[in-house]
Amino acid sequence: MVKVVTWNVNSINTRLDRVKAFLARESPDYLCLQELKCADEKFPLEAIEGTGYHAAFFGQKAYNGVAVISKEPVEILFRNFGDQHPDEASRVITVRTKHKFDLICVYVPNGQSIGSEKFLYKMDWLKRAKEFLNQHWTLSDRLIIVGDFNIAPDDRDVYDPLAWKEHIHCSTGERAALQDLTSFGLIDTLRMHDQSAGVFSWWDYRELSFARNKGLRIDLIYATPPAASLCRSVKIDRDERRGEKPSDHVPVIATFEI
DNA sequence: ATGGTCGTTGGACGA
Repeated sequence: MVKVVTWNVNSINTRLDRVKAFLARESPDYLCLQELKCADEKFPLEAIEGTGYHAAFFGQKAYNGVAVISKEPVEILFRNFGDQHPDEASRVITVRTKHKFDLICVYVPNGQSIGSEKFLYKMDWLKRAKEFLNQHWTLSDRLIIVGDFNIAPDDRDVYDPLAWKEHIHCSTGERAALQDLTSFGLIDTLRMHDQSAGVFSWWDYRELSFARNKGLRIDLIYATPPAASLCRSVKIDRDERRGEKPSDHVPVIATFEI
């Protein structure tokens, strides 16, 4: 069984002890991280390798940054979309695994508010992501794409859909863009196992959101049909939000019978 | 309704 995890850690260095504890506790095969918030030279590579894991990472100073931490070494296929686009934000790392599937770790732009300049950037970025997928894979490939999508796929993924109606992360335009991206042939693996509302992966640090379960499900694990058919479980590690200095996101853990 | 909390920074900005 192969265990694949996505977790927006909101600073790898601030969260290092939690990451190490998670590796020891869950023993994931692939731990995909977002919002490293550090330049590559400040990535805690020795600490990760000290646990017996390998790390492929693509960071930048202060913001963004993605990584794949793995038991077996991986081959980096692409950073961002592998093109020469003058986008300095480090948001995607794609790796080829020894388990014969490709794995994409994404940190989709937040978008700030509907219609803002950052929102337009988010929408354009999602369009480029679709082109990236179509350029390199087909739905018959074994492909897993995970990350912080900054979009709640539908109203079940929102604690108060009326309050969030047409707000950032939930708007019709963003959901259509996500639908367009996943129409490539990607399956939301959590929904293969659980149709319930109120299953969240992120809660605002403010307003006692976690205690009130005022959250969103924006951290997602998608798979093409050949990979999704091997998915046996998906769970959200809510306990990771407890204790001192948690991230505002918790890990989403999927197992595949590979 | 408003503001509130983090992390990276070294005053705001991003989320």
